[in-house]
Amino acid sequence: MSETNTAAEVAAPHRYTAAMAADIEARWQDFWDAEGTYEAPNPTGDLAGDPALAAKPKKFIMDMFPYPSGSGLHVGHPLGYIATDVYARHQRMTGHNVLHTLGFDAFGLPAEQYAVQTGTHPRISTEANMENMKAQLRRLGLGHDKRRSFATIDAEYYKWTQWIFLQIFNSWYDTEAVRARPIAELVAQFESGERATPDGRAWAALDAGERADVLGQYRLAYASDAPVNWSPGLGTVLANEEVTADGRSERGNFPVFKAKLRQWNMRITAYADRLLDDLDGLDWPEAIKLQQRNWIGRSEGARVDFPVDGAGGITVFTTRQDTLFGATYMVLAPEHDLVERIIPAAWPEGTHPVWTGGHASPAEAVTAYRKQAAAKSDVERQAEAKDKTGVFTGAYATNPVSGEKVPVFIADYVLMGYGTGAIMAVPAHDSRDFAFARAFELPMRCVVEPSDDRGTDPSTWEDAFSSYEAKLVNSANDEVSLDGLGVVDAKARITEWLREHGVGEGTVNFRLRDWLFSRQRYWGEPFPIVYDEEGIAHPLPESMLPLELPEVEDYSPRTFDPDDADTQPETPLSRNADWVNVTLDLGDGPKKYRRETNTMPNWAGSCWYELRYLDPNNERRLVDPEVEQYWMGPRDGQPAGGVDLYIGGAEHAVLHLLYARFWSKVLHDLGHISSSEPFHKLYNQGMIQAFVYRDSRGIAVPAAEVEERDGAYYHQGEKVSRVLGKMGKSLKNAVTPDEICGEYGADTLRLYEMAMGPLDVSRPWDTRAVVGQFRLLQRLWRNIVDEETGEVTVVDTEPDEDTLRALHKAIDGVGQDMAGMRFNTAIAKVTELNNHLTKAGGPLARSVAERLVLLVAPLAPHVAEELWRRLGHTGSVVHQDFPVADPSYVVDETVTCVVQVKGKVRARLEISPSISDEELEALALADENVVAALGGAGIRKVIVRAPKLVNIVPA
RNA sequence: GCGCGAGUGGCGGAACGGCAGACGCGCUGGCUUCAGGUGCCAGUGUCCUUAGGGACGUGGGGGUUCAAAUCCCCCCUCGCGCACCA
Repeated sequence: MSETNTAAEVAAPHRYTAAMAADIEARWQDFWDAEGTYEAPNPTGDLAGDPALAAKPKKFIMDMFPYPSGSGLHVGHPLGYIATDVYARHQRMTGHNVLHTLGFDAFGLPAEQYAVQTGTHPRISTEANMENMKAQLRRLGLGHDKRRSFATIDAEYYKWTQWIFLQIFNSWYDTEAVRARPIAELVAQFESGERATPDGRAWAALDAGERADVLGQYRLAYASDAPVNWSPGLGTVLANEEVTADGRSERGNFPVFKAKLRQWNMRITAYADRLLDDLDGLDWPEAIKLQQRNWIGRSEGARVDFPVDGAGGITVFTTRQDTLFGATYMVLAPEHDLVERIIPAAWPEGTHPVWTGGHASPAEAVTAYRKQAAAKSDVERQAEAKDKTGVFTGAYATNPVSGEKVPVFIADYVLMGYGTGAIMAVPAHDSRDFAFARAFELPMRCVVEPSDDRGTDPSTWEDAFSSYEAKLVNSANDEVSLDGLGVVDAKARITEWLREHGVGEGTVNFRLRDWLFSRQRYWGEPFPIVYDEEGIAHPLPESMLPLELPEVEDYSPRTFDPDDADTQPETPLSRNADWVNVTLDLGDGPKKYRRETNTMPNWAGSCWYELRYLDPNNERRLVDPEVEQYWMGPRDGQPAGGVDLYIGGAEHAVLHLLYARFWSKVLHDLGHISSSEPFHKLYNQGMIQAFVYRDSRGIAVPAAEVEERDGAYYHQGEKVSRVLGKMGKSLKNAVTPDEICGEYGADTLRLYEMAMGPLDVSRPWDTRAVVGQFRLLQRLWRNIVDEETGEVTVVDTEPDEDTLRALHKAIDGVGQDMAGMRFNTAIAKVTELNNHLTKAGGPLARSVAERLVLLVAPLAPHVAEELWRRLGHTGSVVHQDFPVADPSYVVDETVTCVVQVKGKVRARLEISPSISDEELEALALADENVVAALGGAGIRKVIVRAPKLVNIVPA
């Protein structure tokens, strides 16, 4: 401690100082650990406890668990943890059994990269980082049930991650029952003949490899050779969700290419409808729900078959089947399988020279275009989105409604991964088709009469007309006419016609693709899969779990030139022949197998951790059903069950939150859990921002060394610029919780972070302002403890009326604010009360002091415990009842009524809150200021809102 | 481009359609102290003032209403998300 503080302590030896806060906080943190204060009892099992507590209504309050990074925490990190802690404490004090804990999400790329850089094994560095973070977090006084904490890298934990993988691998989606079922039930259907095999042969006639292939079409976790996102610079494949809009890896910002590689996938698309529909029952921010809806991307439309001579047909997906009569050409994605089969040997007679791209034959043109398209990165594709490119295939298809022959093109504006990879082009009513048609001089036909004044000749238009607010025209054949119908009716009519003629049907298409689930990494969960000598994948039996990650010398990923798309991933585990090649007895005697050497993505561990918090030591099950039912089961208002409150950043909107929902649904379908959603209520906290100061070269300078003079900022005499940015080491503006705890104590830090503003809004950190909350605690302390003697100053008398009203109003407001997570206004109300008590002077009545302490307890638990103890109580304040307001004191005895004349305040009346409208009106009209303001004018109208307001409207 | 969300003192922010600026920082003045970058008290939206008050004021413009920061329309600015998804 500094000399100045020592002096202050001499002046007032029992003042609430940083030193005293440090002492109080350390003592109570030790007390809580020793007493297990925050341990929440389960209804059964090894964590069962106090039956009185377990009988209370439950609350499961969770944070998105942290990734243990090497640079430790800055003050922005614990914002959400403090918020859940305050909320959890308030819930405990209002009669709930609260489950609140925190684990670590510790597999993943950053740890591996850090390990490679420093030459430390990722387990060593990750565990050191976790210890460091735990120490930082412990100082904040977070009320976590430490028995329930774990890290995803613990073998006892990832044993169950692997177990879940096996559950998913060993199940299929029954679209009729609308749920996942064990794969054995599918095999039984094949065996009995209830379900036909793809080629119609009897199940018994298929060999092992064929059976594995068939089942692979159904399994919810399956390996496939589909095109995947390959990032050579990162050395691994990635899920769609991990690739940015401009075609780069979210982590590392490396280019990403499409490559056909055999990889593991999760059939999340089977759950598209349920993932979409069940959002309605969740208490989530609308913005996040919207992001998930967009990501899932459900589109209602139709599948339409366009026959092609000698090659069957092209099936397209469209949402505008009503414009089918306006389809004047078709486009296939360049890599579409059908292309080879439809191209003729030579260009048809009279082919427009623009269509051929100058090539001598369709085959040549297609080959050249494909090559050009494949060489383009997604970035280039984006940039050139407006300039449509493509080439004619030489083939024609037949429009099934008009019988017209339409040319078939390939163009990269049609994506293989969406719909059927083929479109019907309606240039008059789709702006992309319009642009392409313009470039290739293709015909356009108006089939929806524009509702604006552009006329019906598309050749004179500037863009397509795609509005729904219009009627169909030029859309009739011998059997059906859409003319005069609105878009919606036309869709229904033509869909019906297509279905009757067997050339199409109404269908739903999703943007969501299956989840690419394997990574070429060391630092992740190994797959519990082995391959036999024929290459058939076999799941390991549960008895062989966990399949532990082997200790290896070389755990570095194999990376490549980031721009070299012609590379192949290499898994670090594959270098370890001893581990890869094993002899196992999987039930039919010892045989040689080869292990899967990919690892799971780091999302795997966070997909189900909420469940393991419930029953972390269970060796026999993922979670005991009774325990899961108690904490997460469906109940009133929460039809799918789930965690009661989940706080974290909005950046996980479609990654973690979608994956976790998916796993929940699978586990629910298979009967392992009663909840079908993991998180009932989601809340996104804002970011704590910080000012970034840059010198004239644009280099960030240490924010702590910047001085402000006359609104300008200087670093070592040089003027620097200031902008609001993120907080972090690289921007030299990080403030650590340890610094603030050292300067003021954890309670002050907690109060400051909660007082900064609404929890869901981002706002700048201001170290200077922290002192305001320290002063609050100092005054609170001084109102109860004599700074000179250290004696408690409260007296056992009845508080006066005025104080009671201030107290009960605060109790009422603070309680409501806490329940609504409006911690900033809760603190303002506590401050107001405390200021009132300070001004009133004299010793506090004991009943007031005690309730004041209870009000503060969720926010500043250490000082509250200390004062509670000093007030003569023996136990902890944690499980005390939160004060309840007496309604008779919440309403003032007299209130100030505002009297307005024409909306402007002209008088104030002190009146009883129970005054009648008539009485108040008479009083207001008699007021001399009001009479003066009216100036003799008559009265047109009087609005009375007793007891708060009267507004007089003069004639 | 499309879709969300937000603009209130010097700053962070309060405000069921009903007294704009709660609470805090900062600032100003005073007290205490040998002293103080963490004590205490008071003041602090802007402008005018005859010192009673008055006028103006929530990004800009219009509207609804007795009454608008709040509701509606248009515009501006910023932030976020999606982006050739047929």
